[in-house]
Amino acid sequence: MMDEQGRLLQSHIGVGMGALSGAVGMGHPHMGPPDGVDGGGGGGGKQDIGDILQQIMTITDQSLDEAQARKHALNCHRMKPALFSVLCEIKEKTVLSIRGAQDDDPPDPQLMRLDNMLLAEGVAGPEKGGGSAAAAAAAAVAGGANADNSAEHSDYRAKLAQIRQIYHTELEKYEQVRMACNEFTTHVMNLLREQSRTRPISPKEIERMVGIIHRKFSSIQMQLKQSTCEAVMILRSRFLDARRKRRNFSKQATEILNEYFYSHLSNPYPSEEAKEELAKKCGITVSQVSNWFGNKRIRYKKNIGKFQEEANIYAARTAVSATSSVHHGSQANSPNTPTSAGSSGSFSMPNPSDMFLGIPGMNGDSYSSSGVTPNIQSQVDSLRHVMSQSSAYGDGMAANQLYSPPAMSANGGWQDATTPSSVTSPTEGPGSVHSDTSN
DNA sequence: TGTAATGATTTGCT
DNA sequence: AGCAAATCATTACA
Repeated sequence: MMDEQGRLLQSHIGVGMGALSGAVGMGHPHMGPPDGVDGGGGGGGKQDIGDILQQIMTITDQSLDEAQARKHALNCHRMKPALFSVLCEIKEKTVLSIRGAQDDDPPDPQLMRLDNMLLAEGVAGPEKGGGSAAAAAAAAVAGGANADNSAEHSDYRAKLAQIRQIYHTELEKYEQVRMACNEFTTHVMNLLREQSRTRPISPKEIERMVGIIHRKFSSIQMQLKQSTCEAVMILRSRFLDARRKRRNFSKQATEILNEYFYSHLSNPYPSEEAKEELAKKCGITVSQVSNWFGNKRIRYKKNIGKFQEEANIYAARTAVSATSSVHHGSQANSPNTPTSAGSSGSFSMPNPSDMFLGIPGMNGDSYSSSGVTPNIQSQVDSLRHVMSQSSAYGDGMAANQLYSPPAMSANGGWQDATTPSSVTSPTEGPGSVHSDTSN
């Protein structure tokens, strides 16, 4: 160990002394290369260096006064500059190499990412341009939604501006900190230069130290940018989360959707075209239509009893429109087949006893087996048909009591979805095809 | 103000 | 990809 250090030292002495020989005055500028190191004394130089090293090594064992005196003596030693250079080199090659790897990260990709994001979000960069970019992003996100999102836009913009302002004030503060940082760096540099007179501190090391200080300070900037980015992300997620800006559909839109649902109760799965048609009519998106049907199906199935009244209303409505336009009906408002299409389906239910809530005398337990469903269905259909006929002139309440939900299979889903016509109701007349195209 | 209704999202399945 | 089911978050209403 010591031996190795010694060899290293020896090998560097030549370089150092060669480089500094002129300054030290121990050699001539034109002096011959390595062998001139030893000067006239030959082995005397080595002895000299050995003495110096010995003094350095033992300096910590001495008292403070002694050490001060020794330090002064060493400082004035004619070999000092050369030795200083060598020690610096050794330090470079040992200490610095250990942590040299972490030093080279000049562009800092993370900081660049943050900068890019802040620029894209309109927090950093030009005052108004950024805002428009953010607004454009917001508009793109809002999609084809209603015009009333302008209020939310301004809300978003206001909050973004708030973040922007905070960011800029913080950035200003950071600038002040950076000034202080420069001042501090100057102090450190001066101090190190001062110390370099007695310690092996090379300019390179000073430079490195300055770099460390700057990195420490720029980490503050990084934190500022990071927290700003987080704030923007939170704002965005709040703004983008549709659940937070949910608006109930218009009454008309709900009616259109309900009409379709109850007139296709046997198979309430609108095709892509039907969804588009419904979306256009309701002024909502196709996915909103899908959502609506998904919610409706699951909620209807969960609690059919609750939806009976609604089902009756819409079933009656479609029946009325059907009779008024197609049927010869003697009474224009006769709810002739209130659930023509709806009851014809094979809508399955988890609890069969709920199926016949509106049918007096029907006991769900008797029909709980899925195997008899078609049979039940025809019974229900005929029953419903007869009863609806008999109550054709009654009020809405009568219709409510008579409504019969479609049958559901034991597995809890709409069965036979692809062939709704296979389970035809006695008065399928207007049917699903009609509703599909007319509405 | 509590609760039901409702639109949207997430998760898991096929 | 489309759906069912569970869940979330907001709105409407008594």
